[in-house]
Amino acid sequence: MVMAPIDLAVFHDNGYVRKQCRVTNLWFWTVDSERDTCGDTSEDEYTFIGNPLISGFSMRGKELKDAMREAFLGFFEQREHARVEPYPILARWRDDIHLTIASIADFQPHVTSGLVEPPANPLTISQPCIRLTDVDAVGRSGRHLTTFEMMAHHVFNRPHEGKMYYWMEDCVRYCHEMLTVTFGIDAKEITYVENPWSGGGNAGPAVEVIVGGLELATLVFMNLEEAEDGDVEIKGDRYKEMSLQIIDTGYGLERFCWAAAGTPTIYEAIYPETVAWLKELSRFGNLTEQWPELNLDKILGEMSRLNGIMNIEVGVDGDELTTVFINKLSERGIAIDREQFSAITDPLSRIYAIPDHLHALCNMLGDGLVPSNAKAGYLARMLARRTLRMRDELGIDVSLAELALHHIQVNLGNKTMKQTHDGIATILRLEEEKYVEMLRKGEQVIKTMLANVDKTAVAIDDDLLFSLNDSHGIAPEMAISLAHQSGWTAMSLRAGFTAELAERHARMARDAAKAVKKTDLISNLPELPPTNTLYYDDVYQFEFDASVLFCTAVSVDNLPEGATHGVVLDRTCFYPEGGGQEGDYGTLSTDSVHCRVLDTRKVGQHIVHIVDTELSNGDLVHGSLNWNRRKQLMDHHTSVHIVGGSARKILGPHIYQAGANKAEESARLDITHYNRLSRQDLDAIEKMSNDVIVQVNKTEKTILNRKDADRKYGFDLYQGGAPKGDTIRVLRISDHDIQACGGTHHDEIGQIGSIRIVRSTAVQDGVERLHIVAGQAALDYARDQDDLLRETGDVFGVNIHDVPKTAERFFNEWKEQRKRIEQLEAEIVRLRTSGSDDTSFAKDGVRIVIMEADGGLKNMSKMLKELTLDFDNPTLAILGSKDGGGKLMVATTENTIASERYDSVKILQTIISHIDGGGGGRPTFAQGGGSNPEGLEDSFASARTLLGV
RNA sequence: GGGCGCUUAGCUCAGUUGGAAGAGCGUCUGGUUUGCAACCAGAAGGCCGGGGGUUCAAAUCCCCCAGUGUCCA
Repeated sequence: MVMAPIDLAVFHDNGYVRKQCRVTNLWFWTVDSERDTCGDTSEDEYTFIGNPLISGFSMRGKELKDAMREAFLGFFEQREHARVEPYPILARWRDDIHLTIASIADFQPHVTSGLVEPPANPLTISQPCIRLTDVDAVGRSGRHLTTFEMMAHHVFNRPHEGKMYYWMEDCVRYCHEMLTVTFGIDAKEITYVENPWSGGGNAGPAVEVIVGGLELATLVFMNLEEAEDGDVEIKGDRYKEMSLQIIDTGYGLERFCWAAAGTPTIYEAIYPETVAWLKELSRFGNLTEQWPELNLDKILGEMSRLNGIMNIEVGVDGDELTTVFINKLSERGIAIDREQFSAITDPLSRIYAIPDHLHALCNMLGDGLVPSNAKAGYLARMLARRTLRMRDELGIDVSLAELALHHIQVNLGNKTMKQTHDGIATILRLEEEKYVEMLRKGEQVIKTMLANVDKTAVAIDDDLLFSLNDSHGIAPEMAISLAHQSGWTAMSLRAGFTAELAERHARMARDAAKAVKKTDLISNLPELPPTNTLYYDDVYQFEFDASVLFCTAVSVDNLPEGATHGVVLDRTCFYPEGGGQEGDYGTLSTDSVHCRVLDTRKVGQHIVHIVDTELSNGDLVHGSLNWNRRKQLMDHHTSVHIVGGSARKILGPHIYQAGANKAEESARLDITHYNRLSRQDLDAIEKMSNDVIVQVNKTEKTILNRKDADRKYGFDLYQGGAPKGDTIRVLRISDHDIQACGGTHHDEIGQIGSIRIVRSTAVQDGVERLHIVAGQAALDYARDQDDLLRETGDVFGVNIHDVPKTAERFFNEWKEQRKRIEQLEAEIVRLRTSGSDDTSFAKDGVRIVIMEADGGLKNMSKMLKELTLDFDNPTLAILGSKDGGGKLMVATTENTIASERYDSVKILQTIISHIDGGGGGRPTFAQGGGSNPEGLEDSFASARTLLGV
């Protein structure tokens, strides 16, 4: 079956009729009986450019956004929707996306699945979002943004439980009332297009709200979920009705602002100050002075209207688009050539894109993100580098930090951010330094790559361009421009190359997607009640009795040595590996069987003890924990929380846990930070952590409903990753650190004893790994260090305090002596080759030296230098050594009668057979080795015969 | 998480098919010069990131490790 028509009373009441679009074939509702297109097609121009459709909003920029947002939220508040504060732009509560891409993302996956109650119902929100998929179109299309606010009203209905708030009818009614009454939009300008929506495993009917040729909102009625046996088919996938019925709306705040402002592009409506400033800085106004015949205002106005019908999306061929654009302009009586067109649109698109990128960047950094070369941090770096590149292309001499601070002042003035403005500036200064360094290196790489390429070459090899982009961060256009600077002035970029590069990346991503599928530890687990977890009731309990519910042989990878079976009990105090804390070890015993627990892991709601002996269902077992290990793991886990809190207090609000591991010997904590940590930093963190141990007596452990946890503590709770259930365990160490954590922790912090931060390493750019030891492990670590130092002192025969000094002295002496030995060896060579004895012959003006030497090829080549580098004494030298199977070297003095007369390689190959070897080299210098050192004399003899001496 | 690159003198970097470790800047010495990011001559300065392997021979080829960069998810 296909989706039923959306036939609502609200349409009929307002005089709407249902028609089919002759361009897109989609069904739509309109009050205009003449209309035969749905409004969002390649034939519907924007009608609001210079002619605002929304009245009463004469302001621009931030003020306009604030007023528009307030009007929207106020409208729904008056209609029983609770206003919900926006969520962070970094989707820390999710492990599938880095950034908040839609208002509904706030409530995925657990509210939309029905597991967790929404914060309010129905609710209204204006959620800042970032989407980077269209980043290339930003600035060029007049409407694309990487960052925007999605205004929404959401409803989570549970019809089977009698909780039905409202559905399509009321939803559309609210929408229509708001558009026509609150915003005063003429109903003739509004069309409602039926276009089913699907994504992320869900689907449902949906209505696109088109106003003046621009899609202002989408109303999605999510009531289907993907199912093999579903009876609804959408875009090839089968769906069935779900128990939750969700209204997911999205109203583009910035688009409302644009429709109210009627400016040529959306950027002028929301970022007027920055656009004006950048135009001034880049002297955009002077641009067209060279073409006085062009009426810039007229052209830009006409282009804006055209933008509405131009398919400016990522991946569309730019050259082709330009051609279409120029033709359309010409149809409208505007004559402009290709050169003029790009001279205007290229800088303009950058001026438009920069404030958008700055907005996204400031929001990301403001939320505590640290730029990096991987993961979410890379997204910030990419935006920073795009901004810097566009700034450079515009010839603007203002630092990124200054641009950002200006942007914050104008557009984000009263926004509360986690990160300080100083912090943002510091991070961006570092980013700009790295960008400059990348460019400098890139220039070097290009010079080296093109060293053998003629200066008149017109193109760079595709392979080189790919490599420059992928390995060195130099985009193709930048590579060309750098090549120009370095003297290859004729270079240009082949048309379509950028598209090919993108296609190549897409292909690589597809290949990578066919990736690994993890095999479950146990796949045949029957229906069993969840394991009762004793370790939360009393973390110090280490003995318990339980009965075996299930036992099966296990044979996956990464099992501990000797593991044979997995055992599920009805209850246990064994903690399963999770949250970075390793699983517990210990024993399970019956009267007859005693088996070792080699590891503990979690499978769904069940805790699996990995053991070395089979147990039977129904066996009563006595479990006993390896308490020393558990105590050490707890020391480490609680310490990681303490250290994380210290790092945040000392280094700044951007410190976020990027990963952690707590083993028996040591623990690791990965934190986000924009710089390498010094030993002073580590010492300060270590000291504060130990102070906390002394000052804080008890930890506080609470179990909260997810909804309450979010509200009480915010999303910094989820440092350890996105939790899965609806209840959250919160570990609070005074006000030092508060986190959701399922691990086992001390009740009394003093149990830890002491914490040492051993060192820090870089996991990736922007992430530092702290290596931590605590409790007994800290003592063991100290003792190991002492031992190392003592052993080293014993080797030198000095007191340990003198070890560094002594080691330095020995190292220096070793270098000096090595130097001295080389000098002496050279001296020996000089002495041996200066006299005339039975090794040296003169033949027709050439000195011939045939001599046995010591050492290997390295040493012999030094002797050869002494022998053959004097042009006044043309020499043929043949050296041999019994070292390592026998070596032979032959050389002549270059550019003399010696080199003319004798070919070193031929001589070598003639005589080397006596030592059973081979070799080669150049005519003036040949070397080789063999496996029969005793044949060396025969080699020399054959050389003498060959040369006649 | 995946792909690709880099690591050579104090610094910035070359080093071609495996065959005698280089340049520029800086340092030092001498000369020249009344001052300069000046000029001339000379010198010192290298476990070619670490460890294994292939080879007569490895900075160079292969594997592992460490550090570092970059693109993509």
